[in-house]
Amino acid sequence: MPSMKQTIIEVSIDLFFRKGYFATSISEIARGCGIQKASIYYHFPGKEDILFHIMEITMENLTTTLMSNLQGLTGVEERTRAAVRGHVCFHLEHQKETFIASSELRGLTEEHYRVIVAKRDAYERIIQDLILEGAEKGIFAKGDIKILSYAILTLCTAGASWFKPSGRLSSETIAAIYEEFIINGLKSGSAPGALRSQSPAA
Amino acid sequence: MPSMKQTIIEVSIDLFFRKGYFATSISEIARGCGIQKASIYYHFPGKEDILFHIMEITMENLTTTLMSNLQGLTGVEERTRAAVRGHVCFHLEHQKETFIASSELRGLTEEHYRVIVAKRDAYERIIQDLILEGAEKGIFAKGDIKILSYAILTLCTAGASWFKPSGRLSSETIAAIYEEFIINGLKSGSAPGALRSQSPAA
DNA sequence: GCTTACCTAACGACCGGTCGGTAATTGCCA
DNA sequence: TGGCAATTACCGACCGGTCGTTAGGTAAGC
Repeated sequence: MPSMKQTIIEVSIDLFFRKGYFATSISEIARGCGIQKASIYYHFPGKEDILFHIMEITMENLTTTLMSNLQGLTGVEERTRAAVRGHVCFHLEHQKETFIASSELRGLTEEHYRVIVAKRDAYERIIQDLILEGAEKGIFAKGDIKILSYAILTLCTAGASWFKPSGRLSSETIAAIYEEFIINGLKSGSAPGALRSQSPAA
Repeated sequence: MPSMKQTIIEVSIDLFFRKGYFATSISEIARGCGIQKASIYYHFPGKEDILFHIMEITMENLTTTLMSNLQGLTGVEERTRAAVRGHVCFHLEHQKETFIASSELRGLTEEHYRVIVAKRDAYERIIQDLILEGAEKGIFAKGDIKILSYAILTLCTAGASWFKPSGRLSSETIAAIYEEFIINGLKSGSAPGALRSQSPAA
């Protein structure tokens, strides 16, 4: 029932996640699919296209999910909480793909790289706008938006590198912990160093 | 004046950081050093030993730095702040090495992998103990120590993947932002989901 | 008979690593 | 102080193997 093309993608996701893109060979992917490596080239033009395809659909799913999570919500805090929770959940539930998407950018050609980075930037901007809006409305403490948004995004993303689906905590539980941690960090005077004078911080 | 062995290490750090371990060839390293690739094998038994050496000295430097940052400090919050600040600064100031150390573990042999992971775990335990102590003494809100410590560590570590030394913010400034963000996140009731009942968090 | 989905076989390029050799420096002994 | 072996730090050439990719063929199904 699952097409061979889909099988190749799934096997590739598993191998890229476990061994890394460069350390995975076409032969291995083919072996995992139960076909010869030449047959891979019937479904994909080349190895890099498999990687690109995985990253592209992952980024699209991620953005779509965020959009639908925010739909209908109005309050800034409410929206930020939903964004964080959804972000964490997506990364934990699509652990392998998101890990690949964030760690194998160097495997892409220049053109493909630009496509993926553009999608990533568009996604990040949504989060940054939320933080900015919250800061302007006085709900969050004013801080360095770029730094804080990077912090939040990488924080959530990093979960994908240690999360074990079979572990003691569900992705929802972890998402709730992160949500609280991040909202608290945002609310209470987050960045004195960025606001005060040039006085040395250390 | 700099020995060829040291040059090999520095060139390797730069290449591993920019291209990744598997995507970097011995020939490239040699070219960067201005010697033939056979000469690399006079200084190192093999490619993987270069990677291991980089990781080992990096982890040792990291732990030593943390120890000396904590020396003389007594209060839990004071110690945690120093740990976070030092952690961030080290990762930003040794951006390339720490990025390699955290992203190229798959390039190691099993024995070498165990050595590095043991060093990493020992380091993480110091941070975890600080959070635990703070939670027990009521300075930090009680939460899931493992999750929170992972969050803090990966948060700081991730800085190494986007930090630009030539950027608008110094590593000390960023460290101060992170310090405040993390301490605030830790202080105010960090993890309701982990403490309440089994009720679904989402 | 054309398309789909695979196969076997082979390609050149490059990989990490080894070989024997060599010029320059050093240590040691008379 | 002179002579010389040993060591250091490199080189060019080459190894077997694997890489991603391609060419050409084939059996099944619409």
